[in-house]
Amino acid sequence: MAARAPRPLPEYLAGLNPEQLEAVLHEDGNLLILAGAGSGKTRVITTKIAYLIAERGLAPESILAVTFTNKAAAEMRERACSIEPACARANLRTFHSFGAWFLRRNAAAAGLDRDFTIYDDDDSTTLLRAAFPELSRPEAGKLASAIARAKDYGLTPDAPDLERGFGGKDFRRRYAEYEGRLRQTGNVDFGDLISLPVRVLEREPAIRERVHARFRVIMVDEYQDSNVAQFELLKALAGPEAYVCVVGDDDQSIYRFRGAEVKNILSFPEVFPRTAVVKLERNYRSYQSILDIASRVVENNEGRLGKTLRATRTGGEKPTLAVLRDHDEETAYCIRVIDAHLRTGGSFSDVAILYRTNAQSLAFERAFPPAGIPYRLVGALRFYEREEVKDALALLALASNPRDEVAFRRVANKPARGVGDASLEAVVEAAFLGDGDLVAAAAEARAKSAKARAGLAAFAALMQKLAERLAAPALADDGGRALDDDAPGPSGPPPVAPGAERLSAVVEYAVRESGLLQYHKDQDDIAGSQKTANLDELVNAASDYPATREGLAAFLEAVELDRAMSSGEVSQDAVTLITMHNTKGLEFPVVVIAGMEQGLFPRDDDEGDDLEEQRRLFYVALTRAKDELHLTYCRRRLFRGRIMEYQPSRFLAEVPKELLKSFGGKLDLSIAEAAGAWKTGTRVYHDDHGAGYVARVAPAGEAGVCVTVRFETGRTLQFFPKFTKKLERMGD
DNA sequence: CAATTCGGGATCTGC
DNA sequence: TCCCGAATTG
Repeated sequence: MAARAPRPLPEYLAGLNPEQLEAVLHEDGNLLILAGAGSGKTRVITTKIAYLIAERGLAPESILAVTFTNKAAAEMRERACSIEPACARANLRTFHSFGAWFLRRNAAAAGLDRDFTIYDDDDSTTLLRAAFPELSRPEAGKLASAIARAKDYGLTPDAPDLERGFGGKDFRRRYAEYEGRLRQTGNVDFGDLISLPVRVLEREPAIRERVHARFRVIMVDEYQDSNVAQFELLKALAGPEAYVCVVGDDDQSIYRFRGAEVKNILSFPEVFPRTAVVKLERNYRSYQSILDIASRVVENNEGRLGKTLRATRTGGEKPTLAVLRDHDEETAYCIRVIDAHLRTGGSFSDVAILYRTNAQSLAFERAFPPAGIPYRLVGALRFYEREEVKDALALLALASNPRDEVAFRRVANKPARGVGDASLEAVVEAAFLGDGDLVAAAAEARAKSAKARAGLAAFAALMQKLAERLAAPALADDGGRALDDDAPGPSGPPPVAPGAERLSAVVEYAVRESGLLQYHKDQDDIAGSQKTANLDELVNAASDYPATREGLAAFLEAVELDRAMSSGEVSQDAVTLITMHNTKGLEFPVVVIAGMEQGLFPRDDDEGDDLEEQRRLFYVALTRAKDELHLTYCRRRLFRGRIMEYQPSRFLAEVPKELLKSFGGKLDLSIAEAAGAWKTGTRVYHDDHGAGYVARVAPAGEAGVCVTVRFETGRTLQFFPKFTKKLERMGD
C-alpha cells in the first residue's frame, strides 16, 4: 500500500478531537485515559491499536488488549480490524480468556492438565458442600463467594492479612481445604484464571522473560472494574520496556461488590512511572439536559477523581419524571412513550426499559404483547446456567477430565440409576485413594446394592464410550509444543478437518445415551418448559468444533467464559428490557428508567459505599440515553405478591426539580400532613391483632399514609388508616 | 434410594 | 407469590 515515508496523518485520525488524538498518539511512558460516558473511548482504543500497527510498525502479536466482557472484546476486535485488518492477529481478549490461554500454554508450570475445565460459582459451591457436609446450601454459597472475593484480592490461604475482612481460622482452614480439593479435580475457578498466571510469572523467569519480550503494548479497557488480582497480573505481564495504557471511568465502577478496586485507577500513576493522564470529557451521546441530571446525581459521591461531561449535541427535550399509581400505570406510560416515538418515525429497537431487578421485567412482558410491542429480554436467565445445559456440560466435562468431582456428582445419578448418596461418596473416596479417576472408580465400585453397582457400571460404560468417540489430539505427537509456543490465537474453535466428525455428534450422543434427553423431555411435558430445545441449541453450538479432546476443551472453555451465549432467535426490531447492570457500554435513543422507588432502587439497606455504588449504577443508567429520558416512580408496587406502598427514591431528591418535567403528578416528599396523628411510638389497637405500637410512618400518595405496627404478639404488619377501620389509636 | 411435603427466603452480578 | 432445599416417608 502506501509508502512508509513521512506523510500526513491518516484519515481515520482526522475525525478525532484534540484529547482523543493526544491519547492515540501518546507513546512515551505510560498512559491513563479517564474517559467519561459516551466520550468515544472504544474509538480511541481501537484507533490506537490500528495506529500502532499501521503507522508505528508494531507487530500485531506484540499487542495485548484486555476487556471485561466478551461483547466488549468482540466489538473492539471488529472495530480495530475495520481500520487495520492486521489487528486480527493482536491479542484482544477478556482478562479471564487471556488467563485460560496462558494457563493452557504453561499448564505444566501451573501444575495443571492442558485440558482443565473452568468451575463457575455454582460448581465451587458444590465442591464446598462435598468437602464440608455440615454446611447448608446457602452457607456453602456464602463461603464460595468469600473465597472468590479473597482471590479477587490476590489473597492465598496463607496470606497474613486474610483474617481481616474474611473471618477467622475457620475461613483460612476451609479456603485451604477448598484449594486442595480443587487441585485434586485438576480444574480451576474463575479466580485462578487470574491468580495462577501471576504466580507462574513470579516463579518462572524463563516464562516471564518470554512474555515480557512478546507483549510490548498492554491495554486495559473498563479499568475501573479491575480487581487487585488483575492489577497484579497487569504488573506481572508488563516488562520494563512495555507500554501500558489503561482506560476507565471511576464514576462507572459498579462491580465493587465483586472486588473491583477504584484504587487501581488512583494508584496507577505511582505504580507505572512516567504516566500521562488524558481526560475525555466531551460526550457525543446525550443531550446536555440528560448529562446535567447525571452530573448532579454523581456529585453526591465522595472520593471521585472528578470529571465534568460536556455535551457536543445541543437541543433536546427536558427529561421526564412520571409519577404513577402502580405498575399498570407504569407499563401504560411506557407504551405511550413507545407509541409517541414510533409516530415520529422511530423504531422499537430505539427504546430500552431499564430496571434494577429482573423481577420487574414481568409486568412489561405481560403488557407489551397485547399492545403489539415486540420486546427482547436481555440476560435474565443465562443459557449456560440452565439445569439441562449444565447437566449436558457436566457429562462432557467428565469425559474431558475424569477427575472432575463436581461434574461426576452432578450426573452420575441423573437420570436416576439407583445410585444414592452413600454409593456416590464411596466412589469419590475410592478415587481419592487412587489417582483420582472417578470414572474408573465407578466402574470398579463395590457398592452395597446390586442396583447401585449396575447403575455405576452403566454410567462408567457410557463415559468410556464418550472418551472413545473423542479422537486422539492431533498435537499429541509433538509433546504439546504447538501449545507451548506463543501462537497468537485469537480465541475460537480449532479448525475442523474436512470429513472429520464434529463435536455436535458427540454431544448429541452423550445427551441421548445418558438418558438426559428423555429425562428433560418428560420435564418439558409436565411443566411445558423448553429444556429439550435448549439441549438442541447446545448441540448446535458444538458444531463448530472438532470431535477431539482439544476441540472439547475449547468448546467447554468458550461456553464457560461466554455466559451470554443466547438461546433462541433474536428478533430484529424490538424494545429492549434490561437490568441497569447489563446496560454498561450500550446506548439507546429513548431510555426509560423504571421503578425509581425507595427500597427498590436503592434498597433501604444500601448505605455508605454500597449506596455510592448504587448511585454510580444510576449514573450509568442515565448516561445510556441519547435523545429522550424518562424516569418512573410508582406509589404502589406488587412486591412478593403483596401490594406495597413506596416513597420516591432518594436519588430523585438529588435531582433539582427544574431539570425534570413532570408527568402525572408532582412529588410531595413532605409526609407530615398526611401522617396526621399517626406518629412513631403511638399505642394502637387492632380488632384482629390486639395491642401494639407504631414502628414506622411512611407517605403513601393517595392512600395518605402507611403505618407499620409492631404487635405484642410479635407480628409486624402494615396498614393504611385511610382504608381500615380496624386500627385505632389508644388513649385518644 | 426416590418421591413428596413443608417451610424459609427472596438483588444486582462483567468473567 | 413462588421457588428451592431439607426433611420425612414409603
